[in-house]
Amino acid sequence: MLKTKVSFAPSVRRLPQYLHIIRASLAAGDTYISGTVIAQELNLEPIQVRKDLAITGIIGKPKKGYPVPALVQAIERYLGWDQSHTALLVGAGNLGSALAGYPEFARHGLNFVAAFDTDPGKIGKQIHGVTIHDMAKLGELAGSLKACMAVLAVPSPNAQATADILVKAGIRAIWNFTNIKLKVDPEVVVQREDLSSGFAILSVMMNTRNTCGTKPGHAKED
Amino acid sequence: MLKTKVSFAPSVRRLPQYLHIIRASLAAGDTYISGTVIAQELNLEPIQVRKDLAITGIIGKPKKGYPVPALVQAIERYLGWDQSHTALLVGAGNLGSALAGYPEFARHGLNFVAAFDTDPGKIGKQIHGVTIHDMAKLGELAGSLKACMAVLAVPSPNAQATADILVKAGIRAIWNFTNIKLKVDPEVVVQREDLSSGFAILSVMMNTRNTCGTKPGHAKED
DNA sequence: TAGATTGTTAATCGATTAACAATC
DNA sequence: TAGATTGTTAATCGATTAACAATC
Repeated sequence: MLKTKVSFAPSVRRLPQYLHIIRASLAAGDTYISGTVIAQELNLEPIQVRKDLAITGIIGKPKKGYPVPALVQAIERYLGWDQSHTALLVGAGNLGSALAGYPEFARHGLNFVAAFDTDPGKIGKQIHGVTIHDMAKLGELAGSLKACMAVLAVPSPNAQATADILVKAGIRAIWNFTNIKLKVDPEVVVQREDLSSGFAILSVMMNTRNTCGTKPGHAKED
Repeated sequence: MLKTKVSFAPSVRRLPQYLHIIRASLAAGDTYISGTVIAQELNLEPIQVRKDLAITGIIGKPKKGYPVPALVQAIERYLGWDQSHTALLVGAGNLGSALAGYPEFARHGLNFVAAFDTDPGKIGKQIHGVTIHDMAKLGELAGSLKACMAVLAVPSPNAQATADILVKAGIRAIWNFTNIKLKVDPEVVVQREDLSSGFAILSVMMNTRNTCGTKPGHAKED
C-alpha cells in the first residue's frame, strides 16, 4: 500500500462537518454564511475554518462570508462527493448493514451494487435494497459488477484473504473496518476505520479526569 | 464540553494497534518483542513506536525489546482497559447492535448493562444478551443502573435531546456516533466518531490518484 | 565481544494560531 | 462611512523523525 497520505488530512476530515452545517444553512435559505458562524457551531477557531475552506477553492466576500450554494458545491466537488462510486459491501453483518443503510453515504456518492456474506441464511436476501451474494462468488462477481471500491466489514481473521480476492478482482479502493492492517498492492487505496482508537481516546480522557472513578490516583497529566 | 484534548492523541490512537500485535505475540509465546518488529508490521517508523510505548511507562531491554506480558499490561493500564466500565447502549439499530456485539470492546472493559430504543418491536428483546428498554424510560432507568458512560447511536435529529437526558441522568462520558456536535455540560467527556471524515479521506485519495476515474483531469496535488 | 535495540536529546516538519492589510 | 470578515504572511506549537550514546 503506497504511502498515499492526503495532504492536509486534518482539514479534509473537518470538511464533512462544515458541509453538514452549511447544508442546513442552505436549507434555511441563507445566501451567505461566515467562517465565524461555522466556527462557533463547531467550537473551532474562525481562522481554522477559513484556512480549511480555502483548500476547496471557494472565495468569500469580506463582511458577508461565503456564498452558501457555491460553498456546498465547492466542498462536494473537492471531496468527489458530487459523483457516484459503485461499491461492494463485503460482510453483511450488523456493521456492514449499518453502513449500507446510512443515508448520508448514499448522498455522498456511495452506491452499493452488491453485498457478500458467508451466512447461508442471508444469501439471496436483501439489505437496504442490495442483494446479498455468497462470499464464495465474490471473485467471479466482483469483476463483472465493475465496482471500483469495497467496504470491508468481515470478521478480522478473514480480512486479509478477502482483501486479496477483492484486489485480484480489480477493486482499487478499500474502506477497511477490520482491525487488520491490510497488505495490498501499492496501487490500491486503503482507508482504515479503527473504532478502537476512538475508544482509546475516550478511555484516557475518562482516566485523566476520573470520570468514572474506579482507579483512585491514576489521573495522569493535568 | 471542556476542551479535554488528550495530550499525545495521535500516540494514544496508535496504542490499540500495537496492543493487537503484542497480544498475538503473547499468544505465540514470545517473551520479548522489539519496536522494530511492531513498526514493520504496521508500516511505521521504529522510533515512533518506541516513543509511543514510552508514554505507557514500559521499559525495554536493549537488544531484546520489550517484555511481552508486561507490555500488554502497561498499555491496558494506561488506556484504562484493565477495568470495567458499565455502559448504556442508546439506539439499538444496526450500528448500535454492531458495537454492542463487538467482542473487542468487551475485552476492553466496555460492559453494556442496558439498551434503549423507540421501536416497540425491539423493546423487551435482547441484543447480545442486553435487554432493550423503551427510550422513554431512559431518564428514570439510567440513574438506577449506575452506568457511567453511554454509546450514542440514535438518528442524528434525536442526538442532542437524547444527550441532554443522559447527562441529566448522571452519565459522564458519551461515545457519540451521530454526526451532531453535542452541546453538553463541561464536566461531560465526549468522543465523537465521525465516519464521514474517514470517507472524505478515502474520497480525496481516490480523486488524487484517479482510482475510480470518473472525473478526468481532476487529480489535484501530487 | 559485536551488534541490535533502547531511550534521550536535538532537528525537522507540518498544522494551528496570530497579526493585519484589503475590502465589501 | 464604519466595521465585520476575508485571505495572506508570519509566528507558534506540537508531532514526527534523526542522531547517537548507553547497554544487554
